[in-house]
Amino acid sequence: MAEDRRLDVLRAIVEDYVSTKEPVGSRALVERHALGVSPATIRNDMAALEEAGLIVQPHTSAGRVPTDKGYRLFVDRLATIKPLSTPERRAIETFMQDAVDLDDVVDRAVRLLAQLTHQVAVVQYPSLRRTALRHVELVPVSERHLLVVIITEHGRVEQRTLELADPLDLATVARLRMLLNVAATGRRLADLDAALAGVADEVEPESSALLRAVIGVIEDTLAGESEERVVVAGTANLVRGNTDVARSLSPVLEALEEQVVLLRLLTDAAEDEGVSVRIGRETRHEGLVDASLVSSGYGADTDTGGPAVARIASLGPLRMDYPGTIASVRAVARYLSRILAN
Amino acid sequence: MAEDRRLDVLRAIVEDYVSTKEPVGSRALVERHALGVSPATIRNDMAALEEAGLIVQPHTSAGRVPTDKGYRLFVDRLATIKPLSTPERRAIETFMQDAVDLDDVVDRAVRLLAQLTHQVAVVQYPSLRRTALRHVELVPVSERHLLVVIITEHGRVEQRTLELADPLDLATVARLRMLLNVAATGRRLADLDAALAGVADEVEPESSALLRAVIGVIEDTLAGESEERVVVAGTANLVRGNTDVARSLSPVLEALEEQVVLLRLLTDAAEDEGVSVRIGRETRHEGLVDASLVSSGYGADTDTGGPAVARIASLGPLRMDYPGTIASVRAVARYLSRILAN
DNA sequence: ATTGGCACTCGGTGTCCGAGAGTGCTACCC
DNA sequence: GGGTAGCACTCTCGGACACCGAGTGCCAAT
Repeated sequence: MAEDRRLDVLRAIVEDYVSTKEPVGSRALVERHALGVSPATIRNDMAALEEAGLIVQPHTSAGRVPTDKGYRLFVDRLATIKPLSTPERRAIETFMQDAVDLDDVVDRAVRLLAQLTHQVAVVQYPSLRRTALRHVELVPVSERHLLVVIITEHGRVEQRTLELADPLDLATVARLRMLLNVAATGRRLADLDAALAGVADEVEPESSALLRAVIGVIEDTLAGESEERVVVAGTANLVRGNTDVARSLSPVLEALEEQVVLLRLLTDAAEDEGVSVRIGRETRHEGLVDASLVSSGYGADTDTGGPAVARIASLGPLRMDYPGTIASVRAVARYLSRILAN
Repeated sequence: MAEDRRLDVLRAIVEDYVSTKEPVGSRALVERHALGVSPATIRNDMAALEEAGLIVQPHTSAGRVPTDKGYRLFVDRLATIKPLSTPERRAIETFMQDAVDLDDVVDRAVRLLAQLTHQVAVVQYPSLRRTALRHVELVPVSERHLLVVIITEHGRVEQRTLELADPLDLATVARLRMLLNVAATGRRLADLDAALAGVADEVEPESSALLRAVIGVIEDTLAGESEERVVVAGTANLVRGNTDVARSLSPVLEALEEQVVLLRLLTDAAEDEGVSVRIGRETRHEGLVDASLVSSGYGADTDTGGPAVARIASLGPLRMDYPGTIASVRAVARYLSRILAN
C-alpha cells in the first residue's frame, strides 16, 4: 500500500541523511534503497511527507531533510534497535570491570558511553535521596567544628562541616554517632525523617541541641542541589561534523556546564518509559533545539520496572544515529545497574 | 634610542593585536599610539622585529602578528600588570564567601576564574600528598568488605573499598581505627610512611594482616593517579572569537578531558616562579600550540614562598590579554590560599 | 497509481576585476 | 646615520557574473 511506502521513504531519508549529512533527493533514494519505484513516484511521496510536516527542504533545489516530527515518527515507529555487537559488549565488559570505587565507575561509564556513541555523554551519580544509607560518621575537627560524613550503599560519600555554638564533648559525639547509625543504616534517605525522629527521644537533653544540628545538616545535604552530581565527557565530539560551530556549539557547551540545566533535562526525561528520546525542542531548552538527548535510568531494579536511582544520557545532533545511540545507552545503563547490584 | 622604540612598537603591536584580533599595520600603529614618528619609520622597525623573529606577517599585504617569541618578550619585559579593579575584587569576595565545603570552594573558584578571564579555567584539588591528614575512618560494610575513608585538613575526602580474605572482627577494626588516627592525624600524607610503620609494632599479630592491608590501601590512594583531581569551567568561552574552530578547538577540548594531560601541564608549570606563563609550544603539548596557559600555585603559605598545595590555571588563545589574565589568576590563587588557611 | 518528460529554481563554484591595505625600496633631508 | 616621503608592488577580500548540476513540481500518458 502507498501509505506504507511513504513510511519506508521517510525511514530511508532519515537513514541516508544521518549517514551522509546531506539533504537527500529522490534519485539518490531509489539508487540506494530497493524501493522498486521511480524517482517521480518518490517525489510524490515526498510532497506528501512534506505536507505532513515530516520533512522539509532547506531550499528549492535541495533534497529533503527530516523535521523534529519526522525523527520522532522514525524513532517511535520505524527504527529497529539493533543489539550491540559482541565486540562492543566485550569492550564494555573490559572497560568497566576493574573500577575501584564509585567515582571510578561513574568516570569510566561516562567515557565509555562517549566513545560508543561518538557524542557527548552524561552520567548522574546515584541520587542520595533514593539510595540507602550505609554509614554516618561524625569527626570532631576542632572544639567547635564537627565534620559530618554520609556514606551510601553505592559508596557515594558526602561531607559537610558543622559549626557549633558550644564546645564538643567527645563522649556525646561517640554516643550520637552510634545512635544515628543504628537508626539510619540501611534506610533510604527519603525515609530518614521518621527514623531520626525516634532517636531524639532516646537522647539526654544536653545533647539534643547537637543532635538536632547534625540531623539538620544531614537533611540539608539531601535537600540541597549539591545532592545531585553529574559528570560529562566527550565534548570534543561536538566539533566533529559540525558546520556553523559558532552559533550551534556555544549554547550546548554552556548547557553542559550548568548542572542545573543538565539536571532538569534528566528529570524531564525521567517521565518517559524505558529509554527516553527527546528530540530538538522536546528537550525544552533553547540552546538544544538542534540536539537530541537519549537517556535511560539505571539502578539495581530498573530492568524489572523498579525505580531508577539516577540516569545516564547521550547528547548529540538532531541528525544522530538513534538506533545505535539507544542501544548503547541501554547497554551501559544495564551494565551500571548490574555493577551497583553486586 | 632606536632600540627602545622598537620594543615600544612590539608592545603596541601585541596590545593592538590582542584587542582588535587583526594583524596590525604601520599606519594604524602611529594613529593609535603616540610614537612620534612616521609609518615609514615604523616599517623599518617592524622589519627589524621580524628579522629578530618577534613578529610575522600572515601574508604579504597584511599587517604584523606577534610570534610565540614576541609574546614571550612582551610578557617578560614589556607587560605591566595592572591590579584588579575594586569592583572585581569585590566580585571575588562575594562570589567565594559562602562556599559550604571544599567541593563548593573549588567549584566556585573555577567558575569565577572562567568568568574573570573569559577563558577556560582549571583548578586542581589540594594534593593529598602535600596536605595534612585530619582523620582516617574504617567502616565495616559487610563481613569481608571494609571501607577506608581518608579526610584531609582542607576537607577533601577520599574513600576506597578493601576486600578481605578473613571475616572482620569489629573490636579489631575499632582498635586499628584508634591507632591509625593517633599516629596519622596532623601529618602530611607524604610523611605518613614513617608514622604508620610505628603502629605496626603496637598491634597483636592476628590483626597485623588487616593493618597492613589498610596501610596498603591508604598508600595506594596517595600514589594512584586518582590522587589528583582537576575541574574545568568556561569551555564555552573557547568558541568566542575563534575562526577556524574545527581544527583548533577539537584538540583543546580533548586535552581538557584528559586529566593526565592537564596534570602534566600543571606540573610542568610548577617549575616556574610565581605566576607561570606558558606560551604556545612552551606548553609542550601539540594540541595547544595555539594556546597559552597562565597558572599559579596556591596554598596557605604560597605568598611567603611556601610550597603550593595545588595549582589553578587559565587557558586561552595565544592572543590573550596576558596582563589581565595574570592579575586574575594571581588574585584568585591568593584568595583560595586565604580560604584554605582559615 | 505510476511514470517519463520537461521547464524551472536555486545554491555552489569558478573567474574576473577593482578597491584597499600594507609593504619594501629608494631617494632625499637633517 | 636616522628619519621621512613617495612610489611601485603584492596580496587579500568582496562583488558581479555566468554556468553547472541537483532537485523539484507538474502534466500528460500508461
